[in-house]
Amino acid sequence: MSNVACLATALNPGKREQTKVANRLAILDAAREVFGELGYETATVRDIIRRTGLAAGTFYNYYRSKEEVFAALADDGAARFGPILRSLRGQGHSFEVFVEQAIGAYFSFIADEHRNWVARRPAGEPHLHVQGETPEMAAVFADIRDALAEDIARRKGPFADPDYMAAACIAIAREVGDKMLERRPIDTAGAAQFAVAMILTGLKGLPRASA
Amino acid sequence: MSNVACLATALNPGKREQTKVANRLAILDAAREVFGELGYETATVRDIIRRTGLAAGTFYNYYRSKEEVFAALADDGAARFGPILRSLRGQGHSFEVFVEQAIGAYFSFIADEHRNWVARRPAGEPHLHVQGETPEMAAVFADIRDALAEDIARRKGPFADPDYMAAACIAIAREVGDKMLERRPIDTAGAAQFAVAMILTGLKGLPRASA
Amino acid sequence: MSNVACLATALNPGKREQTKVANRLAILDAAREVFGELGYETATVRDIIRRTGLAAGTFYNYYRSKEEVFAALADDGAARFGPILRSLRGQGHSFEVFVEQAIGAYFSFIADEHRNWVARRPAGEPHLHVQGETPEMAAVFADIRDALAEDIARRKGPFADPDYMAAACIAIAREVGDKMLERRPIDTAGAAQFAVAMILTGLKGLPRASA
Amino acid sequence: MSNVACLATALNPGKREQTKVANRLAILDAAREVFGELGYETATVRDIIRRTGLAAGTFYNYYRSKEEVFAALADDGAARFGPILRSLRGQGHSFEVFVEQAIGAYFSFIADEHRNWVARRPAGEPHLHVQGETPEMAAVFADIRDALAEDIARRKGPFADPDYMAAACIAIAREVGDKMLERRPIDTAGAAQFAVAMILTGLKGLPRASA
DNA sequence: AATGAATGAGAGTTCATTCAT
DNA sequence: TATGAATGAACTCTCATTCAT
Repeated sequence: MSNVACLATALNPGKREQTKVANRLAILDAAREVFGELGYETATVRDIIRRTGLAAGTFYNYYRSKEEVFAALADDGAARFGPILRSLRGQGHSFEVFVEQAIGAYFSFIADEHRNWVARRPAGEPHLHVQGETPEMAAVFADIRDALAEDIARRKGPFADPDYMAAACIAIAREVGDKMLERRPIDTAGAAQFAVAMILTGLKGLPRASA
Repeated sequence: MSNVACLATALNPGKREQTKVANRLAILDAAREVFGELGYETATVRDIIRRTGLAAGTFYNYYRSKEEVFAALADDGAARFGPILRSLRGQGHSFEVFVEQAIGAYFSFIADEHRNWVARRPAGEPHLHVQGETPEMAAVFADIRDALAEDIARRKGPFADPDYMAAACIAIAREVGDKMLERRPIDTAGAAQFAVAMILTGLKGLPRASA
Repeated sequence: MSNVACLATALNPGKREQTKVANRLAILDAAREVFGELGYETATVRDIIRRTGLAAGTFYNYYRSKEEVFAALADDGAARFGPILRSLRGQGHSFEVFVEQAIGAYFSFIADEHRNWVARRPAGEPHLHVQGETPEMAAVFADIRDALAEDIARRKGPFADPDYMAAACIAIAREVGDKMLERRPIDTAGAAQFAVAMILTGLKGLPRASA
Repeated sequence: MSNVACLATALNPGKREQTKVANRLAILDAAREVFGELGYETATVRDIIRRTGLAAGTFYNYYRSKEEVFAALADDGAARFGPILRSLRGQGHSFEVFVEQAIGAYFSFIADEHRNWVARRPAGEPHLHVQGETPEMAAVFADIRDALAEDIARRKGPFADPDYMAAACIAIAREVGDKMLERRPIDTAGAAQFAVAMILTGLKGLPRASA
């Protein structure tokens, strides 16, 4: 903390709480960027700290490791997306409608995330190799995957191996989602339409397990 | 080297050559394991060396970096799989048949790889986090991906966005392939049947671009 | 940091600052010794670290490389000697007087450096091969060299090849300086008298370029 | 040794000795180049071996270390230059004549060395930073230095401190010699004339020790 | 005597994490 | 609670040297 900032803190003692959430947010923001650019494995705690502007030790007052920040980020995504998904699942729609809405919600979420994340970045900084997936996206994706898998397993339809089915559906959702993010403008509706059609028709073509 | 020995060298391998080959293999094997367990990013040259039992410097007599071992492993996969794929593509089959055969070949390859890689491991060692994909598999997968993408782009069918189509197809192949490897016994035929059905029917369900 | 402590920081050094300065000095001292004993090429960063007693990583908190410590040392010498030299040059003296004063200043500087450097060393350590020239001396020497060369080139006297002249003068200064340091007691006045006489008379004996 | 060379050796057994001197020469040549380009400290045994084309182990059949090759090279220079210097010293010339001839011989020797060393290099190879002094030159220089010092000490003239005098003389010889090598064409006569004049007149200007 | 792969010490450097301030 | 320097383990890579062939 510079002496100037230090003096300021001395004068406005009530700001403590603000600083705490501000620091937490700064770390989270920095981590999101770093993970997005470098990928989880390549990213280091130091990278995050550096972008934060905070002292090295401060990081450890909030999170104990890279894993923990990642988890916090993921939780955030899940926290924002969870309710949407839950309301979808509680409506008793047919499988078709559920898939349609879930995919739609997922694509909207990641498009949003992506936009915000890119937009928040100060212009002029190069950031050559944006890898592009934030922990939030990953977490939401995992949610969708679980929901799909569960739904597939639950509906004792005439379908084939539910494990494979879930794997195939989520694979489509993820890959098409990634491709979607690479294009300008980002067309969530088109991508969703594609993915849903491919999933639903694909599933119909599968040999019936019972047959 | 005495002249006698020198002449002999021309005629038979000699112990030097043997250990050279053995070391190269040891490094490659160790690398395959390490990459499979830790993943490319997490793995370090030292991890490979350690598992090898060789001296640190010895590694660098064979490969200059982690990248290079990885490439060697990938090249090996490509070298073994490339001919198969090329012969498939040269036969002028319909898209359906091509997909069927390519997926089949891919699944067989990774099943084989996986079996060998797992089997070669001395029993009793724990190896906590098996990530499971060797560079060979990754390379072969990339081959399949390119072939599929090219084939889709080439056939000016009534299909939708070729980029999305390719992405979806390879996603299915990869994910179902991974799931397949997790099961005992490994059922390549069943997995292939599933993936092919899902891909081909899925594609049929897509909105015609021209319509 | 508490706000009280924070305010305090602004007013007095604090222990942190102290150890920082101490470490910087320790590194610089160790580097000076190592360079003096081993020479720049032979010296390694690790040699410096070892003599310092600090942890390996600590070095890199202060300097990024061997080059950088060397530069810091040289800058220090230049910073201390530069003003002296500049004042000499600004006084419009005759060449003779300039040479006399420059050589005198150079000899005094290196004698001082040498004394301090040797004196600071704990008795009993062997230090087999003392090479003897610190980066400071080298930097100051370079300064003198430039000043001499420039002065010689500027004064369009009847002198011979200015490049050779400058080379010869600095050669004398350096070698006689080195010899001087090897003797006890160190007699800067005598050495300077010798060098100046040799230079000035030697130059007079040169064939006139114009004649 | 390639099998071809190996077979050749098998057929011409008498060539053993030739190979031995050839290898020795190859090592010496390579070392001269490497020392000249990289400098003694920076040069590594590996650098020499690499340029040699020989196997690593072969080097150690001839020399035990970098120091030893260096010494061999220096000995070679001394062996070639020694007789010249000795004949000079045996002729009972005056000090002036001795200096003149010694400097002349030294300059001729290093010019020759330099020429050969540069000329022997295959055109097209870049070799950016030629440092330029071979061990031979260094050794010959040391010879000259010793002769000068001894001569100065022996002639109990009216001269000042013989140690300083020798140091100053050899300093002039070395530096002017180096400068000479940097110019095209290399003018040994001119450089020698300069150095001799500077030395002899410079010495005359020194305060008499006896006075 | 020549070979060249193996060796392992040791160089430079980065990192996660601690802890006195 | 924030700070940021200190720490030392770990990493990549090079080197001189040995020794089985």
